Amino acid sequence: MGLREDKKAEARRTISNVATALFLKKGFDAVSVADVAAAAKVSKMTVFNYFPRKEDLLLDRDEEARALVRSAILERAKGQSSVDAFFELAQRLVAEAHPFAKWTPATEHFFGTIRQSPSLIARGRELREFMEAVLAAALVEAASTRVDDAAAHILAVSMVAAWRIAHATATSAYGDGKRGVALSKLFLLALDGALEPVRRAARQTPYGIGPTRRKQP
Amino acid sequence: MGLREDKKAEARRTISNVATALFLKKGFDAVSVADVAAAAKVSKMTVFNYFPRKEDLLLDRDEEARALVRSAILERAKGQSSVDAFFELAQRLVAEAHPFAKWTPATEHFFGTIRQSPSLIARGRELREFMEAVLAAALVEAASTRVDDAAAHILAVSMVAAWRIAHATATSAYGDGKRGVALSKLFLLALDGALEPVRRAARQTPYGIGPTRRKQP
DNA sequence: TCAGAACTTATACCGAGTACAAGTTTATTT
DNA sequence: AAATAAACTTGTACTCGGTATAAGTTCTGA
Repeated sequence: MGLREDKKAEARRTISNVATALFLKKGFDAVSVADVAAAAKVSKMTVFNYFPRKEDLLLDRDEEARALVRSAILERAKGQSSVDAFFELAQRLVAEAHPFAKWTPATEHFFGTIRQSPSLIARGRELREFMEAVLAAALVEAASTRVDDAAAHILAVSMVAAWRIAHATATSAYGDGKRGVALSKLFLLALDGALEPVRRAARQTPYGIGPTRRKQP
Repeated sequence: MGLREDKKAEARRTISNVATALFLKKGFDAVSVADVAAAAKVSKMTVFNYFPRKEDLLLDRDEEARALVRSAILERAKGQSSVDAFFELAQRLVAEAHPFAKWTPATEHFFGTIRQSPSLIARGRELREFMEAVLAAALVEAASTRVDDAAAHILAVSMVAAWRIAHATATSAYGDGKRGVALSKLFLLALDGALEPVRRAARQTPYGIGPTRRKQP
């Protein structure tokens, strides 16, 4: 790694940080890319050079999300169903207090900022679709027997939807004042419930392996 | 209906027609709203007055799609499961050669135009999400017993995904030269297959009623 | 016929994103 | 170390979607 790559990495980081701070303070749509560029002491074109779309300045952890899901499916224990592996990932993220499964003023403000902006919501939809594709591919890849892409896709879509529902449930409870462990428990409970039809759907497919006994959250 | 409303209706129609023709001829992104306005002999602002977003000029049948799905679920025969009602709708649209379930040069060109444009694709995602919400609401509404919004949402998402997969399958086969009845059959077969896990998921919920024997396509 | 509502229009503007050419910095070669 | 090439940044100017505003124009209803 030469000097050039060092500088690039740092430039990228500071642009992202400056942008995030601005967005969280003033709202995504109230801050222009020119504002970000000025605050980062860089030209507007440089911003677009690092982040092709404005939305990428805020939503920069999507790769991580896909990687987590992908490896959860691919590296699950033998005999464990894909749905259970998915649920186990949720348990792990909760245990680690990972921002993807955590409810604090900071995360709330972050997701709240997203919900305020139509373009961020649109980008969220796009990333969700991407996630579904990655998950479906992982399901197929993890299944030794070669089959039924359609079923894999249906399962992927369902699991992602289940996560979303559970996350929304917890977020809403947070809004009602619920805090701490109660929230995590609620999230996992909601996820477990939302995954129940998915478990049924997975039966008789190569993705729901063995006894799909659900774990207690 | 006075003269004013007549004129409005006509203006709307001609703008839509002119726009659609232009988009199909030159591609969505190669035609600006100003172009459309000029071709329709109307000011740019008037175009936006009738169609808040440029994408609405082309995708103007989404309400119809939601209405079809909604009434298919709500007005299904007693004892029929929601999934079967959904499938029956597909059969009906195929039988009627409805553009939503039809493969001809015209429809291919239409969907092809959409696939070429990122903004139309994005709008498509948005409409899909809207459809999922309407379908989920219909499922809940049609179920006499009051329960589990999460399951309804999972089912809705799955059904929409199944349709999408089946439609893509048929579209791809069309690209490979397959035509006519063979295509319709393939579509229904693919849909039936993709709905199989959904049927399993629907069991034990209020949405999969009675013996969910699947119909032969 | 006339007053007010409804609709259209021109103009001016904003912000995201692109094209292009020129400048600046780092890497590579001799 | 000097010279050349490659990579990155920048300013400028532009396109396009979309909004604001205020001034016109057309229909409606008394």
